[in-house]
Amino acid sequence: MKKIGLKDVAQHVGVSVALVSYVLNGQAEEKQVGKEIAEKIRKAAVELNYVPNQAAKSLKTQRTQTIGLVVADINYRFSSGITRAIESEAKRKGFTVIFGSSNESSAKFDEIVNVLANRQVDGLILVPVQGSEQTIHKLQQSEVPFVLIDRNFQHILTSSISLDNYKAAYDSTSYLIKMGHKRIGFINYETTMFNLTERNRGYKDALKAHGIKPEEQWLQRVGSNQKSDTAKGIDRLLSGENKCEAIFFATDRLAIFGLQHLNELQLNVPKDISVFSFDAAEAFDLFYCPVTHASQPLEKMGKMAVNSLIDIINKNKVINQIYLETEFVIGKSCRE
Amino acid sequence: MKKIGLKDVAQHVGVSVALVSYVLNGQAEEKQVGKEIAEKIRKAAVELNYVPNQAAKSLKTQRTQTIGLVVADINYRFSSGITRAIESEAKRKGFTVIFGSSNESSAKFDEIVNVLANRQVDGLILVPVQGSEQTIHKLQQSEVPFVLIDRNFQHILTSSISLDNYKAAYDSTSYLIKMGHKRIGFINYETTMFNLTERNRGYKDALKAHGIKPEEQWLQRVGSNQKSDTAKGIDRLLSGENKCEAIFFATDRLAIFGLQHLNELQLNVPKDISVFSFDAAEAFDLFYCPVTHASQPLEKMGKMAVNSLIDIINKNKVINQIYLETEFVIGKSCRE
DNA sequence: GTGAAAGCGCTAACAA
DNA sequence: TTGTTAGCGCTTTCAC
Repeated sequence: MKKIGLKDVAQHVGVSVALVSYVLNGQAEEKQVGKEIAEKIRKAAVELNYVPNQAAKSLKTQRTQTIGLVVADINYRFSSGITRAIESEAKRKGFTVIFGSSNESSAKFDEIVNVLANRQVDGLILVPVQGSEQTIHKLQQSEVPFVLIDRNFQHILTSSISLDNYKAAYDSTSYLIKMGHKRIGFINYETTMFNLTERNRGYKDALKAHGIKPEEQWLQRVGSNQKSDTAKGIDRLLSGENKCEAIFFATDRLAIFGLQHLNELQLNVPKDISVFSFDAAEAFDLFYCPVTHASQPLEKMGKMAVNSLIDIINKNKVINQIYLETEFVIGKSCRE
Repeated sequence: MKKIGLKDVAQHVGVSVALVSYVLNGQAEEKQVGKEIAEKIRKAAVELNYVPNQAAKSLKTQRTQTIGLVVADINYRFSSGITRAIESEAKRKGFTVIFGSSNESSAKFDEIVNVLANRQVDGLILVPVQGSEQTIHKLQQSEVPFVLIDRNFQHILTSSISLDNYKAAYDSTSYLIKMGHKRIGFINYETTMFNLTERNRGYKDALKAHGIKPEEQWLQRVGSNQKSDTAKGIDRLLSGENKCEAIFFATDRLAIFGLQHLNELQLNVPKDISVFSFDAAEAFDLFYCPVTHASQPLEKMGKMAVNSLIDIINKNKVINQIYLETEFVIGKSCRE
């Protein structure tokens, strides 16, 4: 069964390829193609099972109908979730996604962005990493459309979709306070990334707003040695006379390390200690106690990122910064 | 900065496009291009930052350098793992991967395969689902290269990469027996898929080989209501006088449901019951006890699938059925 | 309303 | 050894 081309359809109907092209690209009206002819063409196309050759189309239009996606680490649940969401929305809009993972390295990030741009993607969706400002700047100079997702930079004006991290952390902390806790520890990464520092700010402000003085040692920072740093952080939170009675983890990965350590310490959640996580990991499924957490609207983020990007690709030049809210999933990990 | 094409490089060096094409496609020797010229061309290409236009290339060569991947359900850890492995190997070989998920539905599977084939992928890597024999047959008639992965059909001869499921189950069961267990329950899906039925066979044969008569009620089958069926299955295994002292889960998903239920029953692993899982899920991380399990060589499978497929694409017509072995990861979930 | 035809950037057969 | 050139299948301008 030979491959059907535009020409074959044209021949079949007895018209020129131009007409077929117009009709099949939804320009029938615009080009004032005869109604009947148009109908015939559409019918013939399905009958013959015509499938446009994307390569030829791309060659002519200079658009590849692909978008490049760079995530920070494919092992994050955020990454796989957002990838899925982006992929499905992209497909709906007739785009294919090709992607790469920077593993939180700015050098790798720069490399991948270049590779994808060279692959002549029509646009990029990026989760920038710490230290990637240069790459973003370069991108702004070039003509490649892109949007940032999950993270953005305070001092670079680009289209982006992210969370209102301040509010999410503020509300989460307030929830713990409402549950009767006063000494609330917060475990976050040691970082300058805006999205994470905003969580610190939200946490502290919530304490203050409720008349609690945030002790410096309540905020523990985790470096590159994630597992052991988290464990150490917890140990510190649980020592001394000002012992915390609740722990708020700034990410789901930190929560995993933390819960593992609590298991090791044989501490029961929520009996011995309350736990709140920013975002959930699949691994929570097997923890004996459902973990109360803030939940990121991945579907929505992915969808908005794709549509935002397509807008830019189509030259609707607006810088669009969107901040979404998290939802709360109440489990049983916070004692009342 | 305008886009550099073959022509630009040719002009820059002062030769024809043909030479540039030859050299940049590694045919310098073959076409006996002058050494010096070749060198000049290569140098100019990097200098000018030449990037070939994939669309034009595809249009001419009728190859898209993409492979289509269809997994059974993107939520399986197997799926994400194998996708990653395939993606990275494909990239190494200059291929892009586009993929879809059948959600274990043969109708969806058929649809996706068609969509991908129409996207003119050069070949397909498929995790077939129950009832997809027709689609596979159609594929065999067509000229589209493909390999099956993880699962295959006994009565259809195609290239495939899968596990030696019989041996893996046999060895796993033998391990439990060696740990001193006699009454070993097995929880598997209710299915006719070869890869899973082979696990039943391996389980039973191992018991027999060690002089244990496999009781019919030791093998519990889980239907579409996975969570509750698993729970019921476990309840049955743990009731009566012939109560099982160990449970072997045929997949990691079943193990998750099972461990959740054991949590609900407040049974301690391994004190009250030993547990062995076929493959591990990320969620195991937060179970209080490291789960002993058989581990699938995802990296290897993905890599082999890609290379096997590329072989077929390049017309090295051999049917290649590869069966890999699992490895064992010893945790603490089996009492000695 | 419709058709003819010029390329998009590349490969490869053929000519020189 | 190197250059010329005919398309690959499609979009789109321009002519009718």
